[in-house]
Amino acid sequence: MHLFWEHGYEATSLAMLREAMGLTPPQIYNAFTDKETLFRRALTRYHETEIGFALDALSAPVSTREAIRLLLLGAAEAYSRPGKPGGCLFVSGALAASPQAQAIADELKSYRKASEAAIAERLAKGRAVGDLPEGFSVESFAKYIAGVMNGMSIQARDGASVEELRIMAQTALAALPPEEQKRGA
Amino acid sequence: MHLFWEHGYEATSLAMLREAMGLTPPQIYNAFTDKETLFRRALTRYHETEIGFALDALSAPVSTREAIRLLLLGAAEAYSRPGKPGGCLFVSGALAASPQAQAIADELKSYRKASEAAIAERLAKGRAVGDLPEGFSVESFAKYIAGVMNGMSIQARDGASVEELRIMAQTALAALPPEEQKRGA
DNA sequence: CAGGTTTCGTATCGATCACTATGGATAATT
DNA sequence: AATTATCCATAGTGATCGATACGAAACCTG
Repeated sequence: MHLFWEHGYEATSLAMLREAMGLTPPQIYNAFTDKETLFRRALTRYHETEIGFALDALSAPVSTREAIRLLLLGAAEAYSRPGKPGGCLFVSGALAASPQAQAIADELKSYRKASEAAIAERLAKGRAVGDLPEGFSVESFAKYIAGVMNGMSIQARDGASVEELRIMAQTALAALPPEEQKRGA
Repeated sequence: MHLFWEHGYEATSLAMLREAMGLTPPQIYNAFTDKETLFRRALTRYHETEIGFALDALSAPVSTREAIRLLLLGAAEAYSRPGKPGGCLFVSGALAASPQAQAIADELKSYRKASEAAIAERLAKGRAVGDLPEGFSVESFAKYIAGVMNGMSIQARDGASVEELRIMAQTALAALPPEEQKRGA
């Protein structure tokens, strides 16, 4: 997973994987069928072990603004963990790919789209309970937040520290409309 | 340039380049020495022909806020030009790379760092003339703006339209502190 | 302890990578 | 017009890619 995270799908050779896992080629193929399946397993593992912060933030019983804040700060931390490759595997894994690896690139794109959709869902919920103003576009803002997270991923890859990413998250948060008073309260 | 832009440095094979340029391998090597040099030429050409908007925006005789607005809107347009690959070559070219191509990845990283530095320079100029409040951190905000542009590049690659990117740009701009009255005026 | 089976690592597969040597066609010179 | 020189595409170089055939070693059974 770390190799794919660091070098991307195509640039990670079986020789590197073999050495890292201490397995012989037949053992790898016996366990994972082929390189593509192994990568998908790595994606699943990454999803389960590295980015729980996202689901946590979006499902936390807090205001919409606070949920987005938790999401961005969680990303700042997750994208700059010591001993781990910088950024997000879903971004670094195959942003550009050869025609042969188009399926992999599309899969990663669908992960990113799913993240954006999850953000949009949380924003829609927020608008439903009056956390957000009337004219607020859920889709547009979700695209902004998802885009900022993608940008943080690249900044992390370029060496940004967790503090720098947190500041970027806080800055991005300033674009959110101010918390509204609930009319009923 | 388009091939590198679309598929990245390593995933673009000489066979693809040969077909696209209508040249034989020796002609390519006679003209460009090797693949790495050809890629660097493509980077230079990209810089000259595709992202003039950035220098234009940062050197325009307008307020700092307006300059950043022009920068982000220019990116929205440049990252989604019809008939061109989505996003920015400096991001897509080699976000992740094999150990052999580390030099290329580093070169692209330095391009991104240079962009961020250019933004920081413009912000510093803005603060010097009183466009920005006292406590404003030039470096942090430059990292935010550069990060947002990188994020726009990925959103563009994921199929975002120019309108969607413009909205993202406008949203990002809301994080900028409001234009200050010049004390002397 | 012998025989049969299964497991597993080495050595290699064909394909493709970036890259180049060489033979043939063309052009220039005597 | 004959000969030499120059160019240039084809064909192939070693290396590495993902993936596997095969022989040796180990193990369980009788």
